[in-house]
Parts: sequence; C-alpha cells; structure tokens
Amino acid sequence: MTTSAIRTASLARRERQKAETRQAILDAARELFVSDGVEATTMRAIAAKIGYTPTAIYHHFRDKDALIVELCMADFSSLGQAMYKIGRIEDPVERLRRMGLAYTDFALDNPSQYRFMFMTSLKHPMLDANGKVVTSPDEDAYGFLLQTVTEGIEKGVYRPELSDAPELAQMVWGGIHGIISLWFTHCDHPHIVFRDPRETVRTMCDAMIRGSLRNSI
Amino acid sequence: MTTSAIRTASLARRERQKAETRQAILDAARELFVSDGVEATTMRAIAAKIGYTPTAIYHHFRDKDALIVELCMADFSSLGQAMYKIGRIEDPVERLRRMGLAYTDFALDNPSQYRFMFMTSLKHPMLDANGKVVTSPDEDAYGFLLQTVTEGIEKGVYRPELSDAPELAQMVWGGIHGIISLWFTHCDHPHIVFRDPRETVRTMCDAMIRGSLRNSI
DNA sequence: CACGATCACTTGACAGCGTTAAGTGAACCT
DNA sequence: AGGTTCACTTAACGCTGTCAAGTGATCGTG
Repeated sequence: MTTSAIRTASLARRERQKAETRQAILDAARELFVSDGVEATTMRAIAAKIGYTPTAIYHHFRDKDALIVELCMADFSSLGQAMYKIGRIEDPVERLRRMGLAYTDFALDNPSQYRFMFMTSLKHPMLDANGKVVTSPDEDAYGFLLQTVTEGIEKGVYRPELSDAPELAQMVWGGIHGIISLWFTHCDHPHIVFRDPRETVRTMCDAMIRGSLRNSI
Repeated sequence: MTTSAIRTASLARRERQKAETRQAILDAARELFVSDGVEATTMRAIAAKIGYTPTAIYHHFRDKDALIVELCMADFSSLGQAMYKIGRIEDPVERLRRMGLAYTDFALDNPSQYRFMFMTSLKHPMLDANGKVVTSPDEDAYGFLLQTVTEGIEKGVYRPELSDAPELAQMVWGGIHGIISLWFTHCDHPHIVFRDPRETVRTMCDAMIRGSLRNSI
C-alpha cells in the first residue's frame, strides 16, 4: 500500500465515521420528533440518546432548525415519490383524485413529519451550500400537482372559468390540507365530533372535482 | 354613609382595580401576541409593557396558556357573531357560501388570533370554574355551520350520498381552513406562487357547492 | 521517530424562558 | 391599635438553545 493510498484510506474512514455519527443524530432526532413532537424534543435529549453531549450536534448541524430542515427534506422526497408513482395514470382527473388520497395517506401515516412539513413555517427553508433551494424536480410534489391540473385544463375538462392552474392546484391542496390539519389540531375537541378524515377528504375530492368539470355529471 | 355601605364601596373599588389590571394584562398580551406572535411573546415582556413584574400575571392567570385561552374565547365570540349576522339569509346554500367568505375575512383580518384559535391545539380548552366547556350557543360558529348544512340536507338540496351533516360541515370548514392556513405558513415559499387566498376560497366554495348539489347546474 | 496540526468531541458557561416559594406593605375590618 | 387580607415583588429554580474554550486521539510532515 502506498503512502497516498493509506492517506486516502484513513481520510475516507474519518469521513465515514463522521457521516455515521451525523446519521445517528438524524435517526435519534427523527425518533424523538415522531414520539414527542418537534417542540418538545430537546437537543440534550437527542444527544443523550446517542451518548454524546449536546454540543456535539452543533459540529454537524448549524442549529436545531437545520436539523429539522434536514429531516424535512427526506420527507418531502418520499412524499414526492409517492406522487410520482401515481404519475402513470393517464386521465388527469382520476390522477388528481388519486394524488389527493395518496397525500392524505402520507399525512395520516406520518403525522409528526406532516406537522413540521406543512403546519409550521420553517425559518430558513431548505438551502444547499450555494444558497439555492433544494428540490429535485423528480420529488417536487407540488410540481406534480400543478402539472396534473394543467393537463386537465389543456384537455378542456374543467369549466372555462377554472383556467388558472395555480389557483386550482392550491384549491385542491389547501382543501385536503385543511381537513388533515384540522384533524391533527382539533380531533380531541370536546364539542366537535370529527369524522374520519380519509372519508371527508374522499367526499371533498369527489365534490370539488364534480363541481369543477365542464360536463357536470 | 353607613359602615356597610363603605365596606361594599371599598370592596367594589378593590375588585374594580383588580379587574383593571387583569384587563391591562389582557390588552398588553393581545397587542404583543398580534405583533410578535404567541410563541415569541414572553410573560416578562407582557409584564414590562404594563409596568409590573412577571409574577404579577400569575395572580390573575394560572399560566401562559390560560392567558391565551382567555383571549381565544373573546375571538371565538366575535367570530361567532360574524356568523350570526349571516344567519338571517334564508337560502341555506347561499348562507353557507357567505359564511365561508366571512370566515375567510375574519381569518385574514386577524391572522395572529386565527393562528392560535385554529392552528394550534391548546392544552386545556376553555373551561369555566365548574370545569364545563364555555361556549354560549349564540357564539358557536361551528354550531351555525352545522345547522346551515343540516337545513340544506333537510331541504333535499344536496346529493343523496351527502347526507351526513358533520362530514359536510367538516368538508367545508376544513377546505377553507386549509387554504387559509397554508397561506399563513407558506405564502413566502420561494418556489410556490400563491394566489390570493380570498379568490381561492371563493373558487373552492363555488366548486364544492356546485359539486354537492342534487341538481347540478 | 518526534513534533505540530487537525478536528471530533467535551467542559462549563451564558442568557433567556415559564414558573414558584417566600416576603412586603398598604388597605382593610374589628 | 392590632391583626388580616391580598395585590404585588424579590429571588430563585430548572429548563431551554447555544457557544467559547479546552482536550485528546489521530494525522501528515520534519
């Protein structure tokens, strides 16, 4: 083994070890965020879970928010992939409906992630080292939604007054998001009997789509 | 002046003074909550604003949450009154539409209040001294909504499969809430161009109602 | 081999938070 | 005049996120 080979090998090991503790921090943080909530999870608790001191975390992440954002990015990616799978469906209206239901499943299956993905405004949104916003187009769920409603508009399936793709997209997204987030924050309300959010979303999608089509059925 | 008259007079003055500082705390808290947000507002800041020490607040409110809830109650009342005014409209469908728009106006005109009314889960919901939930029926906005959709169902204006009033109510409420809350948390998002939420809500109400009516127009 | 540098990590602290036990002093009733 | 009440203060507690300074193993180089 040459000296340079040893050098690179040891360097690689150092970097691998650093990456490992970084990942350990992420794993511990994710677990605590999910079980206790983001706000209630302390840097000290995350550190204790992996046997480090709290300050060790700051060698891997600028602050608590950066840690949250990092986990957020992974979640956006997996949500985007769930949307991507549905992209195959030919009919843009049926695809829109299915995307809505898949989005709802994602939210209800990952409530804690959903909370900090869509129910909080993160201070520094996901920026990479160059300061550019990180979103690979393959994973951009909103992009998929926008494209799906655009296809519908171009095909002329929607009523003529519904020609603004962003408005249509935000109507659908917002509508579903509202049912989900209201459920998350208020399902225990003593005076309101909440219906199963999946059912309500389904009903909403049907009503909203039916009311948006040119040929009302 | 009799002694008993003096007694009651001084007692009344004491109580009035206590009520005044209590109100001063509420006013200061409201102002800071609105300008800085609930989370960012500290008990110390509220106290400083009215020239007291932080601990003084605890003689009037059990904790910070109780302070928030107290303000919340006033806001629920004024939202309820806004809904009540619309109650006169005869046609339950048009009334529903107008309630949606009024709700949206309330939310966008009082963003900070809306945030902690509907976008956070309060630990101890509004309970009075007897432990009963405080909501005078005249001010229960959700009750008005429920009644309005119920009237529509009874009149037979909605499609037969939409016969569950709570589901219908939560569909409408959730849908509007989603557009509003998404706007609040994400309107500054660098990659998403948000449409005016009032417009989007209007479009949604139209589409949702059209898609829910028995006689699709 | 020895020496200085690197760097992941620790120590010990800081300021700020919500909250509380104990104390103070003016107004009150007897 | 003396005792009680009570709105309010003082001083602290334990908690948080965060950081400056230090440590020690590992490393490249004379």
